[in-house]
Amino acid sequence: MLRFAPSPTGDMHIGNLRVALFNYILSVQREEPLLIRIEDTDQERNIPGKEKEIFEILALFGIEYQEQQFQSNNVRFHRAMALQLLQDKKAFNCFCAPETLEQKREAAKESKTAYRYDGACENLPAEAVIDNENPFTIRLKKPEHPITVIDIIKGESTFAPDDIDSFILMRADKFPTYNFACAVDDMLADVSLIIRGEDHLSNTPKQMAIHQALGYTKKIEYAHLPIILDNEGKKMSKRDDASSVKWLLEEGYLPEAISNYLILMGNKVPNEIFSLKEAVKWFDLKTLSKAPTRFDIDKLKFINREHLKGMDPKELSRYVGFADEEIGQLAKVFLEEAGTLKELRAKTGAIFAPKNVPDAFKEGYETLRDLTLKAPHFDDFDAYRDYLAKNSALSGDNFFKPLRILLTGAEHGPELGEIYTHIKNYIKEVVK
RNA sequence: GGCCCCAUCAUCUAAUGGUUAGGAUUCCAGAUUUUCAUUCUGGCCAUAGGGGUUCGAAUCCCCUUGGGGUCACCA
Repeated sequence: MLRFAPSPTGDMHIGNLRVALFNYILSVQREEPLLIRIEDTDQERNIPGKEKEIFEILALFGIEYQEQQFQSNNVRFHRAMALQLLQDKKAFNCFCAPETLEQKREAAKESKTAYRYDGACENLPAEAVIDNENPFTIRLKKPEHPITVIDIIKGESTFAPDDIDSFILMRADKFPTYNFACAVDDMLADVSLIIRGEDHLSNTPKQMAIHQALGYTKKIEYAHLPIILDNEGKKMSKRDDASSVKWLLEEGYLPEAISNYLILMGNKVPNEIFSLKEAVKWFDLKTLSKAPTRFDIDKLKFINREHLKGMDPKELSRYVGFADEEIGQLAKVFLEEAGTLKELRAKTGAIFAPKNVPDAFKEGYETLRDLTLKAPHFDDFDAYRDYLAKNSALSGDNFFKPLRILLTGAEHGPELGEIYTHIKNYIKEVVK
C-alpha cells in the first residue's frame, strides 16, 4: 500500500502534486494500491471544500487511487493506541502549561541551544497524575537508542534520542498530533513505502519511534523528495503564484505538461518530453537528485509548448474557446510566440476582436480593410497580397504593418501567409 | 544556534577513476524570411576553496565555505 496524505488547509501546492504523482507512479509500478488520506485532524485549520479540490486535481492529472479515507474518522484508533502506550509505560501524561513550555523554548532560543522537553512530567507518581485536574497532553518517552532512517533517495541518516525528544502524541483536546495520527494510520493501512517531501525527514524517526513503542516491526521504505525552491533559492511558499497548481492551470499550463515538468525537475530522464504513462515505464526514485531544485517557469513553458504542439487541433481549438479544427491549426501557428493556453487565447482572440490601430497606420488600415471587403475570395495569400498591393499603392512597412494589424490585431507575429491559410474562410468577419 | 541533508554553466542535468567536461532551457550574435517573430547556424557560461589517496580525481576521504530542511498541543 502506498499513500498520499494531503491536509485540506490550503491550495494544492506543486510540491504536493509532485508527491502525489510519484506515489501514483510507484503504486502502478509495484502493483500496489494507492490510498488518499485527507489529514483533517486540525479542526481550526481545515478549510471546508478543500478536500474536494484535492480530489478534482488528482482526477485532472490522471492520478488514480484505490482507497480514500479521512483521518478524522480514525481518531478512535489513535486514542486506543495512546491508551495502550500509557499502560505500557511507553508514554506519559504531561501537565505542563503551554505558556510554561513557551517560556522554556524562549529561554533555549536566547541561550542559543536547542530546546528539548525537560522531562518534568515523565516520572510523576501515580497520585500526582490522578489528582491533577489540569488539562494534559500525552507524550511518548524518547527512545533509548538512536534511530537510523534508510531513505531511497537520501541514504542513511541517524538521529539521536535527544533529537527525537519526548514529543506530544495526543493534544489536550484529545486529538492526535500529526506524527501520531500519521504513524498509526500508516501502520493500520499496512503502508509499505512512504514518499513525501524532505520537510518530513525529521518526522520520520519520530514516527518510527511510535512504531517501535507499539511493537510494530514491519519495515517501511521511505523516500524523501528534495524540496522545490523559488527563483531566489528559498523554499517555495504559498506566496509564489507558480507554486499553486490552480494558478498554473489558470495561466494555461496543461496538466500533462505540469506533470512532465514535475517529473523532469531534479531528475535524470531518457528524454525531455513525455507523458505520465511513459514515465511509469522508466521512472526510478533512485535517479532523483539529492539536492533541492529550483522551479524554472521558462522550462515549464518550453515543455508546455511542446505538449501544445503535439495536441490534436480540434481539442486545442476547444481550449482556446472555439470548436473548429481550422482555429486549432491557427493556434498552432501562434505557438511560435506563445507558450500557454492563456497566451494563445489572447492571440487568436485578437484576430476576431475589433482592432486597435495606431494613428500612423490608420489610413493604410482603412484602405486595406475596404479593399478586402470588396475583394473576391483568394485561396492563396500571395494572390491576396498582390491584389491589395496593386490596388492600394502602399508598400513596405506602410503596407505590411497595417495589413498585419488588419488580419491579426497585432504589430508582430508569425508569417502572414501561414495565418491567412487558416482564416481565409472567415476573412470578411476578421476585417469587419 | 542544535540536528539532518546537499554542492558540475544563470537554471535543470550527463560524464558510475582516464572526455577538448556533453545536452536542454534562458540569453546573445549571424543567416534566412519584402517588417517583427519563427526557423537555422553559431556563441557566452560550470566541476565552490584547500588538503589528501592515486600513474591519473568532477568522480574516493578529510577540512573550510556556501546552500537547503527542521527544531509547535500545524500538517
